[in-house]
Amino acid sequence: MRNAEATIQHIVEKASVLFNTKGYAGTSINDIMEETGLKKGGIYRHFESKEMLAAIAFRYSYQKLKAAYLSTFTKGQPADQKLYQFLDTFCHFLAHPPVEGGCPILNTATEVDDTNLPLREEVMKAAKDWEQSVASVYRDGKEKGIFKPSTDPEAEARIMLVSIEGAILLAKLHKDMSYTTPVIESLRQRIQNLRS
Amino acid sequence: MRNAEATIQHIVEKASVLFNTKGYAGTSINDIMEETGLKKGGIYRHFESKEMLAAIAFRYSYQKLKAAYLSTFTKGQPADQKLYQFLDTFCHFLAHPPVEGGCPILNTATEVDDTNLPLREEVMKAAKDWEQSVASVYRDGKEKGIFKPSTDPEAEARIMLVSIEGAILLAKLHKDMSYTTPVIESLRQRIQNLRS
DNA sequence: ACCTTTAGAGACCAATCGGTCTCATGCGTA
DNA sequence: TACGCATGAGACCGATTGGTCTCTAAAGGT
Repeated sequence: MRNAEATIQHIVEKASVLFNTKGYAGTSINDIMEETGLKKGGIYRHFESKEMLAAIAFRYSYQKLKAAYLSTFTKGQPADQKLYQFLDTFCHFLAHPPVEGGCPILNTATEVDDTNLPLREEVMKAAKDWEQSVASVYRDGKEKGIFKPSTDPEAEARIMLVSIEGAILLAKLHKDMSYTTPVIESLRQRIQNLRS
Repeated sequence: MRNAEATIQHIVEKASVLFNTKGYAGTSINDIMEETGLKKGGIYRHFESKEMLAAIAFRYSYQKLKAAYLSTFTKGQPADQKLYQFLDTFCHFLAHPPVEGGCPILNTATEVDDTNLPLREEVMKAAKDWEQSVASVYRDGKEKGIFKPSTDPEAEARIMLVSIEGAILLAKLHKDMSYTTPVIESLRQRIQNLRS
């Protein structure tokens, strides 16, 4: 026993993989017990409900994914290069996802309804954060004169996020990761067309 | 009693709404019993399992959605006009979905894993059918000289499908249908850029 | 060394899950 | 009119769900 901190971390790590792989409804407390090696008492001592655990586990997954993306960026690159790199990283992550089960935003967004408010809030926050991260690159490129002054950073970021999430969704459905190729190509073209 | 046909139809109609609204896992046989007014015996007489019922109900939802789209097309329009109309219809359907719960492909694609093969097959078929329907419009436009000879109908259809599904996903997450506006605008531009 | 605090085990709970089976009933047919 | 079969009611099933509660025992403070 002892060391509640480590136990909590252990539960979150294991649970985040389960939730992101099998979904919220598809993951039972029993699954989490098996994976962590803990019994009910050990889990419910630290988390008041499955719902709360799922929200915290989701945040963990998202942070891990974000960190993995950020680590691929070369500092001081021009904005357009950063975006190309972002797309390359995405393609690489399709085959080798940094978080098991693939994009947590996609995996969770469809499942959360209004009966699971803590989790829903967490997913919305993550989607907005993601969009803003990408938008800031466009904004930077616009300010530095790389992109046309007419560039709308928020709109561009949204188009990119939407295309990527949609592409993952359908690629997973068809079990064919090359499905995304035309979509990525269209995003590349779009970045190029923005250059001033 | 009597009239098994009508009973089956009744079950499929009610169940399709439930599945498309609350998801496969989120819909219980009890829910279907309440909605149809039938008891277990009446349902399981006609469907061997929840899984099979879900597959049939999904097909029904998809066919209804497709019919609703097709009915908005004006016959003999040029391809680019058809596509603009398609996007307009999509925008209208965002606020007034022809099938309750929104796009069945999106709603079901994330949930189906390998433990639900009949349903998964059905969703894959629907996605391919949808893509081919759109691709055929591009193909027609290319053949009639409206679009550039370099146009890739399949790729264009895929980009549109992916963008639309992604847009619905995030619009629903944020509960903000205007979220899709920049995405639709980018699709409009893309059609315009294809014109020869 | 003792005592308080607390992590975690695990029995237990009611509710619900998908699914089965038997039986009553009403319609079509002979 | 009587029979037989299709239809659906609904009791029943074992498994599983998320969650609670009590109790044990180890660790930290004094």
